[in-house]
Amino acid sequence: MTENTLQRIPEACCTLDISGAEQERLVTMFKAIGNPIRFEIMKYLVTHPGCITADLVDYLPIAQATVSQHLKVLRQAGWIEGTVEGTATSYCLHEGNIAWFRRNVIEIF
Amino acid sequence: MTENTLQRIPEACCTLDISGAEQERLVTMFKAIGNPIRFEIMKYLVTHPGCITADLVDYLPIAQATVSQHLKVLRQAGWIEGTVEGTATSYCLHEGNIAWFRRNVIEIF
DNA sequence: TTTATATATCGTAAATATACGATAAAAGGA
DNA sequence: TCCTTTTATCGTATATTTACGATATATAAA
Repeated sequence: MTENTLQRIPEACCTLDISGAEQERLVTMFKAIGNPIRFEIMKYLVTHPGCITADLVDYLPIAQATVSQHLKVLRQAGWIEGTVEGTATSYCLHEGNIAWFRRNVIEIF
Repeated sequence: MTENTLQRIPEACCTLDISGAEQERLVTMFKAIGNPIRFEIMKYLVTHPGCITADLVDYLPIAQATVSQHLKVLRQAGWIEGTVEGTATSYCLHEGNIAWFRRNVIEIF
């Protein structure tokens, strides 16, 4: 049997070769960043690493409680890390998880 | 002024250097794929290019109307294309938009 | 100790997403 | 023409998300 006798399935433009817990984790990260406010928070953290919640409250057009809620979603999805410093909480991008995200997205797309 | 006199800002693990309509488009794509059912639809389309809605209805554990709704979200986000063929509609990944997504994600992450 | 500051969480209202059955629409076959 | 098939859309119920003000908590400052 030569190669030509095999059914030709056109190669896809991506593999999406992922499953189980890794797929769940990736979908959770997609969902978390798939919100305009949260994407803006991520952008702000790139240019203002270590900023505190109050900085984001000043920057964003929404209430403090809502900012805190969005930060929680990003934290639980693994995008960011919060460090309590006195009465404030300092936020940074979670480099390890972002690297994991990048590796996986590049691999499956 | 030497380099050492400059304020050292630690380089971020990603740039997220995107804005305006492109940012909106990317966030919409993130949101659409950030759903377990829709991610499964995308995976199915990789291995079953050109399949029809009925195939997905058989494959997924949800009603036909719901599948159709998810397909609409993926279509409107640009992930997939539908082609009417007789009474059926054949679906494929939207290669151009997926390539755009890949380019942008690689660029900003 | 009392007061001020920063933030997370609670309770809740409004908006959006997700699901379903029923039905409309469009094409093919009898 | 009438029936079947396939799919999109409608109407609607339920769940989730997003937003807010109020409040609890924890630390720092007075």
